Amino acid sequence: MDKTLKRMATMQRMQVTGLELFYTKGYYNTSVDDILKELSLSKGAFYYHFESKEDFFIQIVQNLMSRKVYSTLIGPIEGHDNPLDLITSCFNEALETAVHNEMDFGCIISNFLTEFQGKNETIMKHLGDIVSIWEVNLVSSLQKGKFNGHIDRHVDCDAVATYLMSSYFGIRTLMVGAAPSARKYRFMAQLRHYFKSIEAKPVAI
Amino acid sequence: MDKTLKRMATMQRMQVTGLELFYTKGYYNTSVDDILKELSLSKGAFYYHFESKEDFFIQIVQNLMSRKVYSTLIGPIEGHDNPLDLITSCFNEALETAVHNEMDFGCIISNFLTEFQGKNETIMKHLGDIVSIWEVNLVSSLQKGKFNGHIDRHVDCDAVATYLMSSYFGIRTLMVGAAPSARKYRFMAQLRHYFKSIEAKPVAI
DNA sequence: CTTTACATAGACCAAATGGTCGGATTAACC
DNA sequence: GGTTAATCCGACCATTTGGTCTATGTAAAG
Repeated sequence: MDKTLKRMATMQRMQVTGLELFYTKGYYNTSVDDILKELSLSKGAFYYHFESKEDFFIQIVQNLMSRKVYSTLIGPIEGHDNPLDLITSCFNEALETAVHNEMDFGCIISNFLTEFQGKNETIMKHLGDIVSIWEVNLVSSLQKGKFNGHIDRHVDCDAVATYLMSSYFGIRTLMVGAAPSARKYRFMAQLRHYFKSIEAKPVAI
Repeated sequence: MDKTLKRMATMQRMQVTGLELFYTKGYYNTSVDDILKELSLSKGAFYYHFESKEDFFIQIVQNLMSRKVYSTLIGPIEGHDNPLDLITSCFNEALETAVHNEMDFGCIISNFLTEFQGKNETIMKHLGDIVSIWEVNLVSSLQKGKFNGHIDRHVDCDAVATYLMSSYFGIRTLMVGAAPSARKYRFMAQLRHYFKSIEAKPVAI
C-alpha cells in the first residue's frame, strides 16, 4: 500500500477530530492528549506528523476550514442569477446546519477569530486570510448583481459585504444561546427586508 | 477608617484589572497569578475575597459588565425620540470606543459568549441574562417607536432587535481584524440604510 | 496594652499541559 | 529472510494551573 496514502489518512483523521474538539471546547481548552485519547493514538504519533500544536491547527485551517468555507459560503453565491437571492438561500442553508448544532464553518471562523485575538498573531493571519477571501467574493458577487441590474446602482458593495458578514457572524454568536431556530427565522426575515432596500428600483416608464 | 470601605476598594481594584486581563487575554488564558502580579497582591488576598476564579468572574459580570452595558447600550436608547435615531447614535458611539481599542462592553459580552459556549453553563447563564436585558430593552424601545409613528406598523420589533444585536456583535468581531475605522463607517452607512427600510412611510394625503 | 477580627503573604500541592526521546512495531523492497 | 525506513508507543520532563494552608501583620475596640 502506498506509504503517503496511509500517512495522509492518519493526518486527515487527526485533523478532523482535532477540529471537532477545537470547535466544541476551544483551542486552548483542548489538550493534545484529548485529541489523542479520542483517536486512541499516542503522543509519538502526533509529534511525528506535526511540529507542534500550533502547526497542527494551522494545517487544519488551511486544509479543512478554508475549503469548507469555500464550498458553503463562496461557491453557492457564484453564478449569474440575482446575488441577493443566492446569498439569501446560502445564509439560510448555512444557518440551518447551525440550528442542528452541526459545525457551521462561518461560525467556526468567527469563534476562532475571537479566541485568538491578541493571543496568536500567526494564527490570526491565517484566519484573516479566509475572511478576506469571503469578503472579496461577496463584493464581486454584489458588483456583478449591480451590473446585471439586480442591485440599485447607488449601493456601496463594500459596505453591503461588511454589513452582511457582520450580521452573519453575530447571529451565530446569538444562536448559541436560547431559541436558535426562532432567531434564525427572525434574522432571515430582516435580511430579506434589508435586501429589498438595496435592490434595483423598478424603472419609471 | 471603615472596614467595609477598604474591603470594597480592594475587591473593586481586583475586579477592574481582572476584567481588563480577561478581556485582552481571555478567561482561560489569564491565570489568577497574572492578575495578582499586575496588582502586586498575593494568592492569599485573592482567595480571601473570592471563593474561586469562577466566582470572581461572575462577580465581575454582575458588578462591572452588566452596569456598563446598561449605561452604554441601554440607557442611551431610552426616551421618547425616534428610537432609530437613538440606536444609531448609540451604536456609533459604542463602536467609536472600539475603534480606539478601548473596552467596548458590547464586544466584551460577545467575546465571552463565544469563549464560554459549551464550557461553563453557569457563566453562560449570567452572560445570557445581560443579553436578554439588552434585547428586552431594544424591543420595547422599538415598540414605543412604532406607537409614536416613527416605525412602520408592519415591522416585527423582535426580529429587528435580533437583527440589530447580530450585526452589532458581528461588526465587533470583524473590527478586531483590519481597518476597524473603515469597517465602522461602512457598517453605520448600511445600518442607516436598513433603518430607512423600516421607518414609517409618509402617509399619502 | 491586649485582644480580636480582618487582611495579606507566599510556600506548597496535585493535576494538567506541551513537548521530548529511546525503543517497539510494521510494512515495503531487495 | 533480512534490511531499512516509516509509524507509533508511552514513560518522562519542566512548567503552569487553580487552590490550600499556615504564619504574619495591622488596625480598631475594650
